[in-house]
Amino acid sequence: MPAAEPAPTGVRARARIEVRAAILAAAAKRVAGDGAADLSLRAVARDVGMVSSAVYRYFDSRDALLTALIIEAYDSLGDFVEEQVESTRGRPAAERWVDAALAVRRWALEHPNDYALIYGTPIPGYAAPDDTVASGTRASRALIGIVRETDRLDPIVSHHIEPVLAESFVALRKELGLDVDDATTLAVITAWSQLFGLLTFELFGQTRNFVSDDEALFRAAATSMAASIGLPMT
Amino acid sequence: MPAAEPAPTGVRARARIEVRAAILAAAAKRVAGDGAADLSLRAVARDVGMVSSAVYRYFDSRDALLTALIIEAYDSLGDFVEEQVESTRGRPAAERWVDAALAVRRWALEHPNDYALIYGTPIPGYAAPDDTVASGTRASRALIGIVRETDRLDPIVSHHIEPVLAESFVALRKELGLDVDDATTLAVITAWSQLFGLLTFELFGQTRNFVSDDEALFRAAATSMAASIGLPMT
DNA sequence: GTCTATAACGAGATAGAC
DNA sequence: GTCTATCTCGTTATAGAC
Repeated sequence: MPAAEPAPTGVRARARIEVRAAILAAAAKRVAGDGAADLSLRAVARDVGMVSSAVYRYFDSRDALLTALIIEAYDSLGDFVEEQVESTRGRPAAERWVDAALAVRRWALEHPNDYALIYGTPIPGYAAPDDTVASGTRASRALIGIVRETDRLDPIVSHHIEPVLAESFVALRKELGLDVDDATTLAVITAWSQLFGLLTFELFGQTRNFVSDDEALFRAAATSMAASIGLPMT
Repeated sequence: MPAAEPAPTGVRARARIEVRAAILAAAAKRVAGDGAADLSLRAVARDVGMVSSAVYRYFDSRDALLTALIIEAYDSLGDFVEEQVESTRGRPAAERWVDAALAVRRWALEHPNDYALIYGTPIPGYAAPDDTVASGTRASRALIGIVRETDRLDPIVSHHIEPVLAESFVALRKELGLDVDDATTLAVITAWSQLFGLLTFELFGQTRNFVSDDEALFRAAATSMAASIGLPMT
C-alpha cells in the first residue's frame, strides 16, 4: 500500500501488482452493479478466483479495499483534469476554465460509478481515512490552478463577508497558494460547488425532466462561473 | 399511495393509515442505518411486528415502499420550504432567497437520510416512477416563486446563450410561470445547482477538510446567488 | 518469506417446513 | 405466525506450497 519504494521489478512484485489490479477491477465491477454499500470481499474474491482469506494479503480489510477504490477513482479524475489544465496553458483563463469543467463532466459521464463512489452518498459504516485527501483534492486543485496562473483577474462585484468566513479563507488560500481577495475566494468556492452540483444533478437524474441538452447547460454554467470569478476571456 | 380520496373516517381506514405510517417509519429507520440499497421488505416487516406477506397489503413491492419514502421526503422538504417562502412574503427578495436557502439547509441537516435518499446516489435497480415528480419539484418551485413574485429584478450581466439552450429555457419558463430573460433563467438554474451542490458537499463530507463554518459559507453563497439572479436587496 | 487454501467463529439475513 | 436449517458475511488461525 505505501508504494513508497521504487517498485521492485522481480516476478514476485509484478505478480503482486497484477493480482492487486485484478481484485480492484473485480471490486469496481461489483460496485458498479450493486452499489458500494453491498460490496462483499467474498464475492470479489470469488470473481477473481481466489479464496476470501487470500485477499487479505492484498488488502487489510473490506474498508481498505473500498479506500483503494476511492483513491483510484480520485486519481483517475485527477489525472484527467490535470492533463486538461496543463494542455491549455497559455490560453485565455476563461476558456481554460470552461474546458476543464467540461473535462470533469466528460470523465464523470465515462465513469458514472466512480463519480457516485466519490461524490455520492457516503457508504454506511465506512469512514474515509485521511489517505484519500491528497488524491481527493487533485481535481479541485487543478481547477484552482487556472485561477492561480492568471495574472490579472477582471474586477467582480464583492459582497460583505463575515469575519469568521474571511478568517477561514486566509487559511484556505495559503493552503492553495492563491493570492486573491475574499470576494474572489468565495466566487471560486461557489463555482466549484456549482460545477459539481450541476454534474451531480445530471448524473443522479435530477435534471432529466426539464433539461433537454445537459451539455449546453453545463457549458453555459461553466462560462458564467468563469465570469463570476473574474477570469479574463482574452 | 394515491391519497386522492377525502380520507374516510372509519376505524378500518384509520387503522390502515396508522399501519402504513408505522411501516414507513420502520423503513425510514432502516434506510437511515443501512442505506437505501439494502432496504429489505422482510426486515421492515419484522421491525413492525408483522410478516412480510402482510406488508404487501400496504405496499405492492419493495420499490413501491421506496417510492413512498421518497415522496414523503420530498413533501417534507417541500412543506418546509414553501412555508418559509410564504412567511417572508413582502420582504426584500434577496433576503427571502437567503432565508429560503437556509431553510433548505436546515431541513437537510435535520433529515440527512432523507436528503441522501432524494439527492444522493440513485439506488441500484430502482427506477423512480413519475409519481415522484410533483413532490420532487416543490422545493425548487418554492424558491423560484421568490423570483416570480419579484416585480423588478436588478440588471445582471448576460452571457451568450446557445440557441438550443435558449429554446429549452422557453419551455421551462412556461412550465414555471416565469417571465424573465435568458440570462436570468440561467442564473436561476445555476443558483439552484449551487445551493444543492454546496449542501451535498457539506452533508457528504466533501468540505470537512477545509471549511470551518459551513453555515457562514452557505449564507455567503446564498447571498451571492441572490445577487447573481438580480434579486433586489431592498 | 510469500502466498494460497482450509476451516472455523459469530453475526446477520433468508427460505421453508410446520 | 414460528422455528429451524441454511446461507452469506468479515475476519482470523493454521497449515501447507512455492
